[in-house]
Amino acid sequence: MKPRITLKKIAKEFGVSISTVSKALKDSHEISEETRGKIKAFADYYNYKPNSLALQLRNQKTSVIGVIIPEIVHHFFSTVINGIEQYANEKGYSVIVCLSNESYEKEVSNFSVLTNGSVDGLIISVARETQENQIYKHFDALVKDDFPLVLFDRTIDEIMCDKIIIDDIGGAYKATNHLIEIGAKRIALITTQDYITVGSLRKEGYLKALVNSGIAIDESLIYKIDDNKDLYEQIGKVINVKNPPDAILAVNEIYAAIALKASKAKGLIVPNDVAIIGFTSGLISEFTSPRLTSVEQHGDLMGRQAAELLINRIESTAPNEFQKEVISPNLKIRKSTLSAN
Amino acid sequence: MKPRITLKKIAKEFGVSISTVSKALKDSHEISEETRGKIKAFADYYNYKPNSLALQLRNQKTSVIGVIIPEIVHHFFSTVINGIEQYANEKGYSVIVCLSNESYEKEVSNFSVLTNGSVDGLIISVARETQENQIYKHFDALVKDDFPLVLFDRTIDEIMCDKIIIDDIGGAYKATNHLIEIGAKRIALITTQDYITVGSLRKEGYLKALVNSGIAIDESLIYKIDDNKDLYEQIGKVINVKNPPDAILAVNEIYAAIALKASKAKGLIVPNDVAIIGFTSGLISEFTSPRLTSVEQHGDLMGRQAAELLINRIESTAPNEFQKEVISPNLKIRKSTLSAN
DNA sequence: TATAAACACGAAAACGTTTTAGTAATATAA
DNA sequence: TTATATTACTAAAACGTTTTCGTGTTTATA
Repeated sequence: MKPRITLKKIAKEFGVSISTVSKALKDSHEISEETRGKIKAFADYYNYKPNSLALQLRNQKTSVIGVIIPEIVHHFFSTVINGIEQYANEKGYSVIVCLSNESYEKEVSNFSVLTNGSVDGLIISVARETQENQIYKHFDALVKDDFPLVLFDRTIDEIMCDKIIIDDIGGAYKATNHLIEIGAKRIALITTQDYITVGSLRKEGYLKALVNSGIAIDESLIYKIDDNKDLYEQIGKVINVKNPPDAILAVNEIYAAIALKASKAKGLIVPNDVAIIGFTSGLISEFTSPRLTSVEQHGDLMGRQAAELLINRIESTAPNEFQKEVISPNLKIRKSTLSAN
Repeated sequence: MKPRITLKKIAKEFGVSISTVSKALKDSHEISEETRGKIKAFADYYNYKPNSLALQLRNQKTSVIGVIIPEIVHHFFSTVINGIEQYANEKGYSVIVCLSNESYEKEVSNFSVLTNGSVDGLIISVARETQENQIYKHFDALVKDDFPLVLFDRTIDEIMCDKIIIDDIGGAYKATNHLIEIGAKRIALITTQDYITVGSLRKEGYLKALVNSGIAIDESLIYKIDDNKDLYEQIGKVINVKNPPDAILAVNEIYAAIALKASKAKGLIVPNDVAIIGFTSGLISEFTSPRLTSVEQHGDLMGRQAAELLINRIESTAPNEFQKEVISPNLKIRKSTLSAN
């Protein structure tokens, strides 16, 4: 790559000082019309642009925000990134994305890459492994120094910072209620292992709705899936029993779609024999048949608000209270819970 | 945010020079064991990390690569990002992602944000609007200065730089041949407007396969979809005619899934009455019923190779020839093209 | 005892920019 | 004519780091 043109080189070209060039390019009245004109023409011709590293160093501000997410090939997370990027851009920030791949180690290494002054703040959804092992010490230094930090979706109570979450309890409650309303009696829950906070929160909403409607809780209808094992096999067990459930609430889109497949494979009619709802209203839910009723998580909105929280934190000088925002999911009712009549 | 600790502050603390601190932290033998020890302990306690902006400025290297893509909530692009990120990370680079949202203007503004010294190179898939209007002047300055640049998927012939594309002709050819082999006679093509290069290339492969098999080309079976209008309506017209096709090749997953829905809505059995293949083997194709046979584009691989090309370009001093790599897609055969027998 | 080597550290430049404070030279006002 | 503005610039610091080249002191060698 050809070396970029700098103020110094322009200055040398015209035998003036660097400050003269800097001022000329900023149309300062301190510089004569003549000098200004030739400097600007020259700079323009050579496509001069101020080196942003130098500016960032001088201004002690990068206008970049870092995002660490577990994975990107995932509808929810990509919508969140989308929302972050949109808002950040409006405010003049760029976004640097790092993936933890659900690994604690990778998350820690992302931390060290991003907290060396290259970003003004961080938006994070913590890795599964981090949640599982509950080791949060990599956050300590950041929190101690009041580093601008926003946790979203998969948050950690112990860490004092701005947070934004989805009302998972409410979403699951709404979904379960909907199933109860359309007449379901035996509602299965397909959820994650307990250490995934969103999984356990959704379970909580599910239980709450059952209790509320006076339906007895049947632990045998609650299935905890291990993402490292075969999903089809595990979820198949929900359906392939003597007395399958008449409704299923799955904590994500994939589980729901697989449950749907399994039901159809067994000859059950969805929604008549078994109604199904999944969390996350992504592309899958739109294209299964029947389409899946789902809990819309508004990832875009979440991203926007996360970015807003972060940028406010970055740009405010007064030490505000930490905020915890909650996004209410809503139920997108599609064919998988609409009885045929 | 609390100000970060710097060499200067440490130096002042111990009444030594900045260089002494720098050397001590690097375990230089020039510094006495005693001084080294206390400096390191102090730095450690205050969690000193070298400011990366300062390093980047000094080393004239950012170890960041910029990526500009049309959208991120899109399976193919998110797999590409994934691939880029994986490889970049292995090589010690970070990734900054910008979205053009298919807009020329946004693409140009992304250019100006990223080419001010904040990244060592750029990986780009051009916006639809840019392709449509064929205005490429924002690339000129980069190309002139030999700025490390890799174009992927949606590339531009006129621009001299490294490129990586999918063999779209070959993929469509393979897919069409597969349809012919399973007995299709009237194969419809659901494609994009002509200015989308990948769309027209896939059409080329489709035509080539027909010609090769001695099947007459029927222009009335070629549908060019406008993404700004209602997709269901436009694609519905493929199926809802007196004499619907007995096979469909769609240039993306969404078109294919919608065609599948339309076929089923009309009471046609897939694949018996109409076989369907889509490009992009994402989540949708896996969860429709029947599952969609699709042309796998290997986005991860593409991302990895794009990153590899770019990093080679960045790190090589000798001016190498520009490379054009081609990834061969393969056909993932699923139920939508398997006859019932 | 004179000289060389080893030790422990510091000064300063370089990366590229902005900005404050200053300085000549010229022009204006008293 | 003298004091004061105005004009058109420059010097230098600051952001934080690394690294080369000194330099003074101590220790070892001849």
